[in-house]
Amino acid sequence: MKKENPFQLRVLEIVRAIPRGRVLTYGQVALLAGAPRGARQVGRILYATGREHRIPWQRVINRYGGISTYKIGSGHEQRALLEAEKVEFTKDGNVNLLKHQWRPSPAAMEKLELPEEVVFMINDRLPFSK
DNA sequence: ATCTTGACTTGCC
DNA sequence: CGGCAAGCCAAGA
Repeated sequence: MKKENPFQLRVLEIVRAIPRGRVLTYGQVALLAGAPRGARQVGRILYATGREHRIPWQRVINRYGGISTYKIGSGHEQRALLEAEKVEFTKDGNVNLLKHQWRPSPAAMEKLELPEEVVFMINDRLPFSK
């Protein structure tokens, strides 16, 4: 990516902060980055810059706890990377978000300057499950 | 300037 | 639940 705008940098910063064995959805990353409807942008940003910034791009999945990267050919790699850090998958290939979703600690919130309300939102709204 | 295209999400049947 | 349409919005053409 040629020019990196503030939103992109912010997204990368947040994804980089996701600990091993934890995941976040595209929508949650967008929310934490200050763009409530920016889920698609998050995906696009990771597609464009994820691999070159030493970013744990595998820790970002979709709203259903599923892998969205099969369509671009990185699906199996993503799942393998997650399993290598002990993230469990259900029989139908999904991650239990209640169990594996990252909930930023107070220290992380301060370090990333995350507003309390948005963290409250991702911590409190129960993940969609089918 | 306009149109198309998605690593998405939500809501309505 | 499951499927599908509509919303979303920045990039690329």
